[in-house]
Amino acid sequence: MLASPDGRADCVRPPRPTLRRAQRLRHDRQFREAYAASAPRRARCMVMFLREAPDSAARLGVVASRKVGNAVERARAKRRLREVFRLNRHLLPPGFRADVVLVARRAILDAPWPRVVGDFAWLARQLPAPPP
RNA sequence: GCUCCGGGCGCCGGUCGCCGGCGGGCCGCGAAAGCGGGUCCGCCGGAGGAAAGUCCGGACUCCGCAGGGCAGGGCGCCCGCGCCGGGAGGUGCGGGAUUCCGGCGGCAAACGCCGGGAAAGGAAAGUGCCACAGAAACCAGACCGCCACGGGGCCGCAAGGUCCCGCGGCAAGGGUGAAACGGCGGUGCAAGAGACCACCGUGCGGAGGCCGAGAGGUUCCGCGCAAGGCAAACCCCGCCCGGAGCAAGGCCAAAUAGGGACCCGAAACGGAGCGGCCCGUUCCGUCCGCCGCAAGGCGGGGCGGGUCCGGGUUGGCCGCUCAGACAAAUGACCGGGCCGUCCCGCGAGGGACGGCGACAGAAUCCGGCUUAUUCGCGCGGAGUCCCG
RNA sequence: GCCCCCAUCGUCUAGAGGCCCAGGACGGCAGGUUCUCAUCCUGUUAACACCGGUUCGAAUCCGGUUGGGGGUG
Repeated sequence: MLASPDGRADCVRPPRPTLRRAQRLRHDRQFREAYAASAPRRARCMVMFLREAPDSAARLGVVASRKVGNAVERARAKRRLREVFRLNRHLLPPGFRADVVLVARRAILDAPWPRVVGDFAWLARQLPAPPP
């Protein structure tokens, strides 16, 4: 496919890296199911939990407890987790359907951005491919 | 110039992404009207002075609302203006009154001037506390001390001096203390004392005098010098306040329940009004007495105290906002501008790095208080140093 | 979010305006007892979260910070 005459790049890009409300986990019950259903997968900046259920759709939930910092720092941690998931969702195994919960750790506040992306990629590589 | 304090102002444009609203296209559901936090496009809006702490107050909502009282909480000088509020009231600023502290003048008290502070009604309504020290700590009191008288010893020819004891007078001086019963000077006296006098201080009463808008100030007269402090001790006086809180609360759907057991006590062992508590009282039922053939009426009583167990509590919408979420929205990059540091250059200037800064993110809303904190510019005030 | 509560040696606590440079228990350290250890005895180590105010005097009363804890759909 050729690029459009006006040169706009989004015409050739596959699905745009958006992350709207419907693509996120929003209920306390969903988070509790994720904690109960999977072992934590730890990286330096974050901890990952998975939730496989009939309604799973590779959605994201983010968590930052009070141990991370004050309200400004918690908001920043959750913002970075959402951003790393939004821009790097293609690193997940193809056909991946489970919902993902990312828990922030305090190190995410001072880590350089490439380090956060590296953590997420490292976690994504260890995920098993979904059964066919 | 430096430091501190209090107000004020502060980046621009673009790309991608996020939240909300409005409009439109496609898609889904529906017979349709229409609905949709499905998706795409356009336009508009999108954190603070503290959004914080939750220390006060209000709006709003539900519970409650014959009446009275108790308990509990808040506030406490005056005037003007501003803000919040229906009001009561709260609060900021300015001015003033009172009082306290510091400095200067003054021998000192008082007083005057300058500066700063006050959670600022009442300590002659009552209760309580005031350790240690000190004789005595709140209405009395006498350790050292001062003085008179009586007796005795010693010295002396004597006048008298001195020491001890006794009985009295006094509270000036010493000493203690955070605080000791008006200050200072004089008269007076055996010694002393507001005992008396002058000047002052202070309290009460009066003239309800004079000045002031008022708090209050001030003059004169009379009486007085007791009546120390603590009310951020109980308390008294005056004014105000019912309780809980948007997770309030309302609607829809789903689920569960339509509660139970024991003890004391009793003529009777019911239910509701009723809020933290009490008095009192109302209605229905019940018990007792009287009237009545009866229906019913009148009067009265009582409905008390304590211990324990069980069931349900998950979603959506509204409340909700010109920010308006409900696992909670502001970031990344590019260009320009500004600031700081460094490097190159004689210079105009050029380049590199860092930053646009701190504290920190709305969660029902509004006002006040408190706390955290700053790169630059500008305003006002205070302090300090240098030069002229 | 809203509404409450608490803070004393390393730990658990006493204290209610002066008797408290804060007492007790467990612990730590030193010494004694014992052949050694334990027990026991003696001594010692150590605290009022912080900043102001009221008061002659504050762990205590009153404000304000800080740090913990709880309730509530």
